[in-house]
Amino acid sequence: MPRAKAFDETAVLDRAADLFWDRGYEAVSIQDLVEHLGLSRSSLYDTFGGKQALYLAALDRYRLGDEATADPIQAFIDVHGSPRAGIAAYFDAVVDDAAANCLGCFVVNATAERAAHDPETAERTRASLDVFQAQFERAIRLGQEAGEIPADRDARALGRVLANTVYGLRVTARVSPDRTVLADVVAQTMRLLG
Amino acid sequence: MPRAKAFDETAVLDRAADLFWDRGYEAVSIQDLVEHLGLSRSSLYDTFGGKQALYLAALDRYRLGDEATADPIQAFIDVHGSPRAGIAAYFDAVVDDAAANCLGCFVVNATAERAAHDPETAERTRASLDVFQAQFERAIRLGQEAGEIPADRDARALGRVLANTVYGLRVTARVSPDRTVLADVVAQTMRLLG
DNA sequence: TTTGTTTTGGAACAATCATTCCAATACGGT
DNA sequence: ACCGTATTGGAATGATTGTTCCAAAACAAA
Repeated sequence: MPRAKAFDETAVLDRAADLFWDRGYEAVSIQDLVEHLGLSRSSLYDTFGGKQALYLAALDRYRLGDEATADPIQAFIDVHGSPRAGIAAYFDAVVDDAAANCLGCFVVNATAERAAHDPETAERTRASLDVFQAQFERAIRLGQEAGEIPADRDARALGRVLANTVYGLRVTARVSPDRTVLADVVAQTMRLLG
Repeated sequence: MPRAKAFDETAVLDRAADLFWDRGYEAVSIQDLVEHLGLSRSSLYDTFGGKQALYLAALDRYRLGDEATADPIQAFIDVHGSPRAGIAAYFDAVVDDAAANCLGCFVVNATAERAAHDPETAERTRASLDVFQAQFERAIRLGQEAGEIPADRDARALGRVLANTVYGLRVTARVSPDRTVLADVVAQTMRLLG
């Protein structure tokens, strides 16, 4: 029987994601990873293959999330018992998060830094953005069915603009984590729901 | 009398901006710069100081623009003779540009990659985003004075949300330069103007 | 304890990094 | 033509890059 691994692979991916999230891809060296991940160079290469593969794995880990709930918007809808209130609460949570730590969003950062030149990153971030927009679209349809959002609105277009707003918030928050600015953006955007 | 420089400093900055814009800061090496800028290592260091200083200078050059018009939104308003139509035309231009070359925006990319860890970059991108938002705000006030936009709307909040939308568009366009997606976002955002 | 497989630490790799330096070159004024 | 200054190309710097490699250590089953 082989010797057991001395580290938790998913925990290492989480710490790698933290590092890449904070500094980006190019600015993180293998040496940085070895020091912050608590495993040796050999183990890193043997387990994950290399820097690029580790980055993609960390990105996937961040994308798919660690909890069972892969749909945070739906989670807020469930809590508040109303699609419209759930969307509003989700936006508030984004503002809170963005104002607290101005790291932005790993996917948004990965898109800005690497999507244009790394097809494998582009493929993943594109998928994430599509899923995100679809989650908003679904929430809006629920709101329309519940009579909280005018039924004649284009649910897909609304989903797109809501997702787009979150991307913008993540960028804005990186330079000015000012709650009033972010709150203004959210308040205006919510007006689109009728 | 000293010998005259054999290159145009602003032209070099433009080419440097192109390179940093396309690949970001870390992914561009001095060797890349020497090859694409057409000047030697010595001249580069003697004229600009170093990589970081050159990056900031290129960022400034991009920020302040080469034309006299530092306010593109105002320029579109002038052309169309209407604030509202000018804003709409500016958004269309952003969509066209984003769909054509998915480079995103240099300032947005710089924000995502470096603002969190380089105060000098953060200072500049923050200033750019503030100016951008103020330009939108001014255009909206003009629209309110012209009776094209309801006067009871919060012009500053509208300016913030419009600027935020553009940042989002720049991110979205990097992974899916799909005109219909971008056009949906713009159409919905324009509804905010009343 | 012995065996077998695997992880592990650390050395070694060539390549590239940003930066410095210097001799040679090229130009403007005389 | 000459000189003085500034630019230029290219070599050299030491540090760091991502990756490979190997002997030694560590664990699970016998």
